[in-house]
Amino acid sequence: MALSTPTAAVLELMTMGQQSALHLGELLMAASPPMEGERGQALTAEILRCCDRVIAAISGGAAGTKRKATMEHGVLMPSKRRARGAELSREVRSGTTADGFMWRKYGQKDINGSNHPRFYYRCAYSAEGCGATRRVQQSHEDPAAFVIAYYGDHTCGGGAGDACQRGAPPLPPAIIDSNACGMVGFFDQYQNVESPQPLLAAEQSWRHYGEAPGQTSRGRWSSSSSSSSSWEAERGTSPVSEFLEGSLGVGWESVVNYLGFTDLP
DNA sequence: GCGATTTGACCGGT
DNA sequence: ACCGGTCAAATCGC
Repeated sequence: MALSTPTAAVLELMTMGQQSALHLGELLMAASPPMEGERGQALTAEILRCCDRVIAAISGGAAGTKRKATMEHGVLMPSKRRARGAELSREVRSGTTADGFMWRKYGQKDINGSNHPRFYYRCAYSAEGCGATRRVQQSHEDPAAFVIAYYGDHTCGGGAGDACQRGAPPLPPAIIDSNACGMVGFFDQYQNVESPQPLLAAEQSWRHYGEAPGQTSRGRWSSSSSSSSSWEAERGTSPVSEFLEGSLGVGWESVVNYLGFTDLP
């Protein structure tokens, strides 16, 4: 495999990484008991997502947008409204809403047939043109889990690093233990948490979702006891680094340095 | 005062 | 017409 440029090399390796992660996920599902298999799937999803982000950062990859055009200031602009079910780039089931990116909440709705409201976030750097959004909803089966759907890619990185993640390096996957209360051990491993209390940072990041909300008029929920900020960013060591080093022989640092993510720990 | 969040209203796809 | 997604004014917290 002759790769002419570092960019091509990283893209090629990331693509290989995605394929390997998919394969790994299949193997885990086949070889593990159901619960372990689910953890494996979540980990696989996280690896794929990280690979996607690296690829997007390298290729400057704005996701294809197929929003309806509208007039704005006399200029034809694509509609900000997303067609239902369109552009979903990834759906992740996680024990925390924090994923290392910085998001700003812009809406909340209760959804037909669901006991839990759905929250809408866009990248905190949307003003700089980043079109990434996500939709967060508590899992119906397991209220301790969040189903997070990502739309679009983060394009706010520019050349000098991923602005979405400034001060907020990738968070490891939060894996839900199916018996309701939460995190399982290897999450702590990534958090360097030795104490028995689980994942304070993650809990704090959930806080603004509030207590059990009461429904109000048309599609609304009463306000939660929100914290002053919805910036959702936490620190951690991504399993991707282990994946890169273990499976691909590529050091996370080298990828990070190449991409200019100089402020990662 | 400023920036973030909340939430009623609106838009547009199905 | 219904419903999910987004907008934007009001509100809140620092």
